[in-house]
Amino acid sequence: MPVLTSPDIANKFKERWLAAYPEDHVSGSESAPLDDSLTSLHWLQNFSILSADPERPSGAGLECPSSQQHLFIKRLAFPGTDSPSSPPAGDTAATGMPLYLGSPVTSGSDSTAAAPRFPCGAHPTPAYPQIPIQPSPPVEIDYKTNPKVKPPYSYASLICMAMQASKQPKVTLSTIYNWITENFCYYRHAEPSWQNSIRHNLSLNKCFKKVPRQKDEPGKGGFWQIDPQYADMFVNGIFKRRRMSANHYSSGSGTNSGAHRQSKLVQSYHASQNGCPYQGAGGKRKHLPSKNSNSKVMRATESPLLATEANKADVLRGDFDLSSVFDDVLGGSCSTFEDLDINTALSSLGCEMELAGPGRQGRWCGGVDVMGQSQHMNLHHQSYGYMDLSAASMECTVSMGELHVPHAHPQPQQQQLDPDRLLQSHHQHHHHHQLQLQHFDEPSILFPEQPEEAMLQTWEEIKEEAQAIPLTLDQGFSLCEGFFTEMQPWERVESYL
DNA sequence: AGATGTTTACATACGA
DNA sequence: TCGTATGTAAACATCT
Repeated sequence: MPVLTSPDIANKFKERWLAAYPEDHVSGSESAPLDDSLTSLHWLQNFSILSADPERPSGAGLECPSSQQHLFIKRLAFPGTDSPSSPPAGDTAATGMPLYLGSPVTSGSDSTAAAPRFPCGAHPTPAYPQIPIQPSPPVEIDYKTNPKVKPPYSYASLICMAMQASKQPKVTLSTIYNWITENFCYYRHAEPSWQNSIRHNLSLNKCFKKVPRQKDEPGKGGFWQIDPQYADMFVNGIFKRRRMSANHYSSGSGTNSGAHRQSKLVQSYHASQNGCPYQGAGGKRKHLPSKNSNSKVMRATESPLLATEANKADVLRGDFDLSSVFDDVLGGSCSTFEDLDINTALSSLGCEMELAGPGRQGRWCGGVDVMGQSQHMNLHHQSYGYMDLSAASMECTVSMGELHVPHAHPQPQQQQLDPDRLLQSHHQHHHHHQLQLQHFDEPSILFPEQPEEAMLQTWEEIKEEAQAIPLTLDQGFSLCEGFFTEMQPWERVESYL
């Protein structure tokens, strides 16, 4: 269901944009200002932030008979771009994929914040704030059915997705395996070495915590969960890079520098997330295994995405205050883009956000409709998202089809959460670096309403875990690629609209 | 035996 | 150039 599709909103945005940047009016054609490209915001009217529409018909149910619910997993690629990092010609990633003609609006999977929501297939002109033109329609990749394209998600992200999808606070390794193979065709056909990588990631990544199996619990291995201590990896839909010192984030929000910073961060993150360690010039390992060469399949979207993010970063570089543009567009409810982050993340999940009193820890939870059944997920229960919201008397609900932001009292948010450590610990083990991160004083404050017992499962619950209906990948994207990654202001704006 | 979990080593990409 | 993030491979231990 489209959200905020009213032309008035787009027009209002446009007006404010032009008010803030009248040069756009001058530089652009009078007859067609900011149009004929993504400089036009008309496409926003067709944009839906609820791409993970649970009601969406499963039009691509081609495989995975094990799952009644087809999970349409797709990302966008932009064939025809001349990005040096683009997939090589003839790349399987660019074949056999449905083309999305027309609207640059991403659909489906684009609940993921990391997804190339912004169709920046073309290289933008360096001068911001021109918005890159989309030269060719994006190609959506159905990772659920395309066995040749390696999903552009890190193993940590995959693990988190699987954990989230299981709706259980802890999952077994096999559950993770199953979820990945169910939702990513690539891994169904890939060499099993990826499982080794999964295990390696679980062991090495500090944000994953092993929960030993109880004595009376049959089965192999233990359970895994996201360590609540590292639940602060997610804040406002932003996965903050480790390299950014904490004070960079604790500073005020919505500043120009912040926009710039975030664009840089997105560059960095997506570069690492989507970078191709498998193929391409200089991308080959020296000790390539003599195994199936197919195991080195390029991630189809990584190169285009890489260029895309870089483009967006260019667009957003400079003194650029989207907040000023968007201020009041949404009724002044979201004064900062951090607000938008929250709501984007929430809206992409169809979440409700509950805010506690002043200075108290807020929490949010997601209601996800799966197979027509509303499954209310206390995400904080699963340690996936938490936020401190100091705004008093703020009541903000983002629902599937509409945005309610009554009584909003915009205040600078205290970003007490530092999601910077989600994926950072991978090789801490090797290098023994000190984290330059702000920490929670007490992990327990993450879940003040969460008794320790609540984190434990009964055996019955655990048995249900195996039968848990995985969330759609879209929803997984929302959590993992949305919460684990940064969204640029523009992305967030786009998502919001 | 196979699954699970840990650890080490090394590689690439990228940002500072 | 170095540090970081991530991926890959492999050896090894433990458990079922």
